[in-house]
Amino acid sequence: MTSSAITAPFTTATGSDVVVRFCPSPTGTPHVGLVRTALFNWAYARHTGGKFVFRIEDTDAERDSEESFEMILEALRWLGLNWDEGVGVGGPNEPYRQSQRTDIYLEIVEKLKASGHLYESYMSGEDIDARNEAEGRAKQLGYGNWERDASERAKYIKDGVSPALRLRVPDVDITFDDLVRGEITFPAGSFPDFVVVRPNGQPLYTLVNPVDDALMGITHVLRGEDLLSSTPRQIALYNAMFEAGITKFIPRFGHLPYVMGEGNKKLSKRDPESNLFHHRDRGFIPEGLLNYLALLGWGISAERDIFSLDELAEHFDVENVNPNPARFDQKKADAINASHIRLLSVDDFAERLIPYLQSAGVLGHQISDVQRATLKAAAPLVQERMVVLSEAPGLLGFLFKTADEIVIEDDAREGMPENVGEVLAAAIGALENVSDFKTEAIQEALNHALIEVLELKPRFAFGPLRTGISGRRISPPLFESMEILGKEETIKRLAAFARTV
RNA sequence: GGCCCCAUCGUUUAGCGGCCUAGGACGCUGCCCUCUCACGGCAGUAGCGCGGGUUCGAAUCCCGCUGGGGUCACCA
Repeated sequence: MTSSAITAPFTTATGSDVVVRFCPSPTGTPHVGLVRTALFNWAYARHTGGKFVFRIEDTDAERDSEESFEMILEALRWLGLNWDEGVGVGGPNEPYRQSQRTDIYLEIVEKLKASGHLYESYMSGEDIDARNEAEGRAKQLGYGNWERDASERAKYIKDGVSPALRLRVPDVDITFDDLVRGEITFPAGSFPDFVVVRPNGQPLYTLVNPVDDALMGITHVLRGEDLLSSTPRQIALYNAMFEAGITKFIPRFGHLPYVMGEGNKKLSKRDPESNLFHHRDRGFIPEGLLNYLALLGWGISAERDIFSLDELAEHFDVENVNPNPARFDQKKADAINASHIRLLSVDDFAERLIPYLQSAGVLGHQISDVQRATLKAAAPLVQERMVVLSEAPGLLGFLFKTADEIVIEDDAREGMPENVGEVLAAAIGALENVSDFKTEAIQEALNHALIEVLELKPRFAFGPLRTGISGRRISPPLFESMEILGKEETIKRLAAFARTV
């Protein structure tokens, strides 16, 4: 029995009855827009006490790749977005990869055929174009639902050609209450009966996505706004499933705004900023990236924008998501990340620097006790100086080198005082007399020798020393750095630098 | 082109009829702090797209316009 209206009810699930899902297609590298969708779904599930399902939509053998699948898993794990049911953790609706669910779809298709919601369609693209032209219909209108009528359909049946399957769409206005945008109505006739199964029997996204959502009991569909216009189609399919006894309700939909790039364009996959791993490589920590991404469309309060994942979960509600598209602003993202870096405990911060120091070759695969001690001593000196962790090798590299490995960078030679040789000699002389080589004593000795005796301005007094021990114009605090290097090494470096000026 | 969505400082966001002389954050500018760079502190800069209504009163509600975006596949 096929009705001519939408009779299926929308879900009224709230609280712990909420079931959301994240269902990416494994194509390419994870995009920040995709991450934000995952984040909001996760946050909504955690906020309501509901369930977060993770499913993979790999029904396009042409474009899907195992490599991309692995990257999505790695991304979610790195970000700490855990799921309750789905790929890797199992659950009552296995399997969670659509490529393994073909039998399930075939069964649903049979039911929908039996209930009269699906019909065979033999018209090819060329047939449709030709018919539109013959009838003077605009080509953009596409399919004209001609084959709903069996006698019409008969005209297009060709020997040896299998039919596609189309959904018979009710000829009524379709209205739903979008969680972020409010009531939206698509007038009857906005779209034609659409194909849900290819002639070769392969079910398409148009079928498989709502079918899985229905079978898995998804109550709230939070997804990108690019899918907004396909929502009435899905509601039509839900209605068919309802009438065929496959499901009990239609989920609620919430369409999340785009993440934009430069200009007025969606952040393109080609844009490096769109690539999650690009940000990780630059030294974003998950806390920072997630916080920033949440800010694209949502805010925790009027006066605050730094918050943790737990706080996000506590306060997040889809209904407060702003419907307008937001531009990805790298500077703001950096600032948020920097704030989170400062929030880390020193030990945690130090640990997180290691991979960046290793990939830059500052540290090897094996880390010695001495290196670990140096890192521990140096971490607090730079924690407030970093925006992204990839700055670590540049900032800390000199602490893990020997005097002869120090390269004096060009810009570090600039701004030296006339008497740089004298300054270095005085500094060396002063340091040699420091018996307890600690920050305070070092500072005292150098202050006396350079500021008081030589009457130098601080920047002329300490600039050369900074360049000498680090080779750079910018470094962690000088005296602390000297303490970490030790007396002998410090003097060796200053002497070596003195020979080059 | 049809249909749909969107519209507050440069960016992001607060605002859900009077609390708005429109708030915060990032950015930018200046100052303070200072051994570099940062952190931090202080101050400043800058916005309701336009036009009609409704109302005693509109950034907030309604309509239109303009502008932007999306979508119209046997991709997802």
